[in-house]
Order: sequence, then structure tokens, then C-alpha cells
Amino acid sequence: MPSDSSESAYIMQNSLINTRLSKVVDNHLSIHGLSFTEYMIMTQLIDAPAKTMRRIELAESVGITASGVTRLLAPMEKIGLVQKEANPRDARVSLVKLSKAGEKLYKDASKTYQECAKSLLSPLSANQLASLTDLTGKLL
Amino acid sequence: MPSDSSESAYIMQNSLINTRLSKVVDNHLSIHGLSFTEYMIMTQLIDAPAKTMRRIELAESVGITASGVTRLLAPMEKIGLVQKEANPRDARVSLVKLSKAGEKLYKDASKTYQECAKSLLSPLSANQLASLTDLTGKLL
DNA sequence: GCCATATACTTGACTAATCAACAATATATC
DNA sequence: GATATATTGTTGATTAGTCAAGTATATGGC
Repeated sequence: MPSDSSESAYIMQNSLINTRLSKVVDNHLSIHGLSFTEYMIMTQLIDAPAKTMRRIELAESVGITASGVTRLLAPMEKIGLVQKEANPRDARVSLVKLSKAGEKLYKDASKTYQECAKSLLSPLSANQLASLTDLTGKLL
Repeated sequence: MPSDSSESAYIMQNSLINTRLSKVVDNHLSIHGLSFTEYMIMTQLIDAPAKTMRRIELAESVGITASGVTRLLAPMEKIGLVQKEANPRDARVSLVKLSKAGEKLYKDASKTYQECAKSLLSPLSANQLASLTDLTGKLL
């Protein structure tokens, strides 16, 4: 007699799975010198229509705090993966953009990442994956 | 044109959702002085057939390392939520058990947790939740 | 224009975890 | 039975994040 409702069980199960998936992804990305979080940030920047984002937007989009973004981007900027740009309309904001080197690295890393993701999700059929993504998305 | 395959997108989406869900759960459980991880550990102990588990089993079941378990349990033991028991067959293992006080606290906290989980998953119908849990479970 | 309040970001102090190295014990081989 | 190897758990050092407070800039009401 498990002590949990189905809702309760799901959140714990998902937490466990997320930990495992993230660890595997992290290991694979480390070949490129990237953490999963850094990779997610870069994905946001690549996908951003303006190819540029404010730090707060980045923070929200990957689920860390603004403070976390500052700390994450500092070393990436130092090694030239991202660049700061000012926003002429608002001097408070510091826009972030991938550099050429950053785009190149992302392109390489994304091959690794996509292979890794594919293999991790191989227990699911295409339909199941679509369904899973759809259901998960309802929780956002 | 997103740069991601559906596999790639799912892992990031799920990471984001997990971060959000865990944060909300953590906030709610903090009323009882518990973190989400502590609560998960207690759930494992409650659900364990023998009401007792080895530290390594606990670690694996909640997705942290043995070292993490040691650090997590130390304060819980100090305030009397859990107890150590020796295993007569193997002097290396240190069995963990919920104390009476631990069971009582868990019972209280689980009310909070279950309400919270229910509310977080309210965007899903019962069928959808069952389906989500099933699909997610295939990744374990 | 000035002041109050709000927003964007950074920094110092902290926390929850990790890893690598270790001690203690168990198991398997010869 | 002694020795090599594997397993359980703990510890010191590190890390990736958090939160709260601070600085700088922007906005809205008077």
C-alpha cells in the first residue's frame, strides 16, 4: 500500500528521471567543456529571433535565477563564447549574444547532445514521445 | 526553425518543469522544516517493506550519491527523525529507520505534499496523468 | 523637474549537492 | 587461513546554484 496518490508519485518519479537524464547529458557535453545548463542557455540564444536576449529572459527560460545567469555567463564571456551588448533604450539591460566561436561550439555540441537525447529516449516510440512532450508541456 | 529534435526538446522542457515543480514543493514542505529531498527519503522509508533501508539503496532511489545521503541524514538523526540500526550480517551497512517522531512528521508533511502535488498537476485529467506517469516511467 | 517605486543586474554569504580519497568490512581465490 | 578485490559508508575540498542586499537606471504621479 504505497503512501502516495498518483500526483504525488509522479513528481518524485519525474525528479528522479530528470536527475538521471541530466547527469548523462552533462557527462556527454563535458567533452565540449559545456554543462547542460550552459548548453540550454546557448540553445535559447540560438533560437531567439533577435539572436540576443536579456539576462532575465535567459534566467526564466532555463529555470535559474538572474544571479545564476550572471555567474554562468562570466566564464563563457571570458573565453569568448558569448558577448555583451548594450540596449540603447534601457541602460540597465545587458544583452547577451553568441559569438562566432560560441555558434561553432554549439553546432558541435548539439550533435553530441542530440545523439545523447535520442539514445536516452529510445525506449519511447515517436508517438509516445510526442504524447509525453505534449502532456509535460501542459504543466508549464 | 528550432534547432532541436523532439528528443532534444523534451529533455530541456522536462528539466525546466522539474525545476519549477521542485521549487514549489520545497516551499510548501518548508512549513514542516523539510526539503523535498528529505521528504523523498522519508517516503522511501515509509514504503520500504522492512521499514528500513541501507544508505546506498536510499541514495539510488532518490537520485543522489551515498555521500549526499550521509550529509542529509546527519541532521535528521540529530533531531530524532531517523535512527541508525546495525545489520548483524554485514557490519559495513548502516540501516536507516524512521523514528516515531519521524513517522508523525511525515504524516503531517504528506498532507501538505499531496495537496501541493494535486494542485500542480491540476492541468491534467486523471487519464492524462496516468498516461504521463506511464510514459515517464519507461525512461527509468 | 523631483520623488517614490519598480526593474535589471551584480555581489557576498550560504547551501545542497558532487567527486575523489579513505577506513572498515566482506567475499572469493589460491 | 592469507591475500587480493569489491562494497559500504564517511570526510575534505569543490561546485553550481540560491537568497538578500546593493547599485544603477527607468517610469509614473505630483
